[in-house]
Amino acid sequence: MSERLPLRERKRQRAREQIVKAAFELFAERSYGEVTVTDIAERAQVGRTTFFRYFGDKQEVVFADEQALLRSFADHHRALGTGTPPTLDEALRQLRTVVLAMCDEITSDTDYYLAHLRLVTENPELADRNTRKLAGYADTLVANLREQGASDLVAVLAPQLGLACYRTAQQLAGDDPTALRDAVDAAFDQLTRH
Amino acid sequence: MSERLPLRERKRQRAREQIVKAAFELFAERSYGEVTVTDIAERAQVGRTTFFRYFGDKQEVVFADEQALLRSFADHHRALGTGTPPTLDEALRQLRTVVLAMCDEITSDTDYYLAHLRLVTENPELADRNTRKLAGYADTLVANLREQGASDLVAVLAPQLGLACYRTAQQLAGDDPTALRDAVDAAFDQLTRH
DNA sequence: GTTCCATCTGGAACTGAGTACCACTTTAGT
DNA sequence: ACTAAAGTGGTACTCAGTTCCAGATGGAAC
Repeated sequence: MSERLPLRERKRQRAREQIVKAAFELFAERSYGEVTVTDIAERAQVGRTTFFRYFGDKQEVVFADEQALLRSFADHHRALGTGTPPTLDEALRQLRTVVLAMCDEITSDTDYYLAHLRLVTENPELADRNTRKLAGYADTLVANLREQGASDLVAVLAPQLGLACYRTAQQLAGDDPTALRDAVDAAFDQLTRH
Repeated sequence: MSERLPLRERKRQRAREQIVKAAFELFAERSYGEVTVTDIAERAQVGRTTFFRYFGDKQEVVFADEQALLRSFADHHRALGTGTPPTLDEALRQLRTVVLAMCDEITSDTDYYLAHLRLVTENPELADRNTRKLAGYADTLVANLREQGASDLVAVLAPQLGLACYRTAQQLAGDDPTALRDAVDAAFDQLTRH
């Protein structure tokens, strides 16, 4: 099916993949801060300029694969709407389902998950960026909840609470990907058991 | 009383204040991105090198006055401990008190609050840094709760939930400083009502 | 006041991220 | 095959942030 794409598009995808691959190789060899964009471009056999055409900045390459993932979960969440305006509890039930599915997904490729986690925990700038990504994702959930007719307060609060559970779970699970799912469950349990 | 400090220390404080003052003046005149560190240093009548001695990077100067503030609220929170291990509900009651006090404090200087808010909302990098500051603050609250004997889950979850309420309130209050306090109250209400 | 040390200062030179511009190549459509 | 559009990579630039150093300055001792 990727055969069906126009040549130009295939080339673009290939270049993009090369850059991501080169970047993660280099990040594995030495720390994020010690790898320059020029290094990445050279290994990917691409001009430095081209790197910045594909990724807005050096940090973006670390999150290259996540955009599609996050969008698909926004869709998942939208599909969970019942048509009636959700209360906070209902909204949290929906979010719990979505967050758990997300955990399963991101921990399925353990190597990538760990490499990513290491980068993010060791570099404050990447941690910041990661948080921004999550916040952006939460915003799309806010929009979903508004469409479902939730009150402003519920629509804004629920995703923030879901995020809080997820971040809590991340902190408690540390670098054990198998513990993440249970930790998320525990956090939501604690939260919804009044 | 500042008269009593050694000359060297007074000079340091004065230089610091000059830099912050110069920076905020410039940020008011043109956007954050259009102000260079050299600009700030020149107006503050200080060498560029000196700027970086006082502030780790350009972003730090935006948050110059907040460190002491946040520390004082950590102390406030610590003083609220009852000696018995808190449940989630109790932890949230403590946090609600602290967050409300913080709201009163930061909105008391309306001009500064609005200038700061504008900077943070218009510059993603500053929004990131702001979030990092809040997260660091939350971590000290985690430590407090642990000392009080809270379970790991409660100790980590409660501050995240408090943060979620605060961020929700910020979002709902927009740039109206008088609305912030009530919005925080509403968020905590919604959260703790059964 | 003089001497001496620790600290502070700001200039110069450097690295690396990110941007703007431009000439060159490659793809797509006719 | 021809042309327009899109993609490429090189050069040169600005600015953040670091390192190094020589000179100034405050504090303490005598």
